[in-house]
Amino acid sequence: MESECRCVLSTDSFEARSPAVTLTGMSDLLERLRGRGWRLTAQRRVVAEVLDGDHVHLTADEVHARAIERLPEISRATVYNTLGEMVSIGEIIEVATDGRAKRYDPNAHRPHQHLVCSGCGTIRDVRPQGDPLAALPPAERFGFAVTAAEVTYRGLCPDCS
Amino acid sequence: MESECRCVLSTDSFEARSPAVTLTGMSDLLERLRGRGWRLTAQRRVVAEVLDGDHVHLTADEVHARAIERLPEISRATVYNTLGEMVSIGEIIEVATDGRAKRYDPNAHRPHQHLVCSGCGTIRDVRPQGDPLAALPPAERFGFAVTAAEVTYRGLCPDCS
DNA sequence: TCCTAGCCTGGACTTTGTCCAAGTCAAGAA
DNA sequence: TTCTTGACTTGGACAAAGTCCAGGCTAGGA
Ligand SMILES: [Mn+2]
Ligand SMILES: [Mn+2]
Ligand SMILES: [Zn+2]
Ligand SMILES: [Zn+2]
Repeated sequence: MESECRCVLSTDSFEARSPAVTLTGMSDLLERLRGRGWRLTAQRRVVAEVLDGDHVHLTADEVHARAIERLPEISRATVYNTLGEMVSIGEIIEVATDGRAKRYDPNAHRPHQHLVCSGCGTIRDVRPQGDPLAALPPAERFGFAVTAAEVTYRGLCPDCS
Repeated sequence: MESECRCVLSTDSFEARSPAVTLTGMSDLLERLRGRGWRLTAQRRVVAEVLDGDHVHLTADEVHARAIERLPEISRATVYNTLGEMVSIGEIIEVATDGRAKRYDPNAHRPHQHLVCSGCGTIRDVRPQGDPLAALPPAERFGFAVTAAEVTYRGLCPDCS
């Protein structure tokens, strides 16, 4: 269920030497976090790097475990703080597909839903057709001002079938 | 954070008074639990009674608090055990609309989705039109055998607007 | 009525998350 | 470059939600 990120990501090579450099494997999430007035600490950088990618939905403790491999002294509290801040500025989203730990998703800029394997828990980002809100008729809205719909699709992935 | 639901919501004229008997105030959930080979204890009866009704979505601790009013010595462990058993036989369902405690819903026999107030947390049962699964095209299924879709609609209830 | 498998209980324990006082440091100012 | 300072980080205490267990209790059949 877990896949190992083997990117080398040597911070040694002096980051923003020039705008033209654009190093390989540079974190997209980290890029988005620049220029927001954020104090860039080693801890925040590592959390952003660990959480980068597609179909990534890690728990706080998974983020912490991976962060420790790069920065052994990073604390659990800092991971929670950093994730919470990134959520509040809208650069990552929280996903709660089960009753367990919340998961954190760097794919915050393209609205999407989730497809979860009932066997192994793998989560994929999916984009259903149409507006999910349209399926809820006014008579079923109980006077609410409905503004969003979250959909969790469930089934078995190819490996678990 | 929790607010009391003051909506009147007369369920009165809805549910077919058809099958003749329909006893007074007898718990419908409790009725369903009879004849399943269940040992009927005072604790289980109280949990079933507390959890009965429409648009009911209580946490385990809320169930425990209400059960204690009728049976002061009932333990938290028994409430968890009983809820877990009722879930496993399909007489109630678990609902996880936020990252907090799971909620328990006696409306297990009519498939439905949930409409949650972002202000006060009130949860209503709703029935969207059409099959939510139909909105997910094959190209977005990643080879999964998709069997279910859970939808959480969010917005502000009349009281919170 | 008696027996006993299954149920109930209090408390220990785990997981997930929050909060705090004290120490540390990134980044602008000089 | 060095200084300053408010923001960030840390370890640990604490809290909420849920699980597990040994021992006592009891519903319901014999
Ligand atoms: Mn996602
Ligand atoms: Mn419901
Ligand atoms: Zn799977
Ligand atoms: Zn409300």
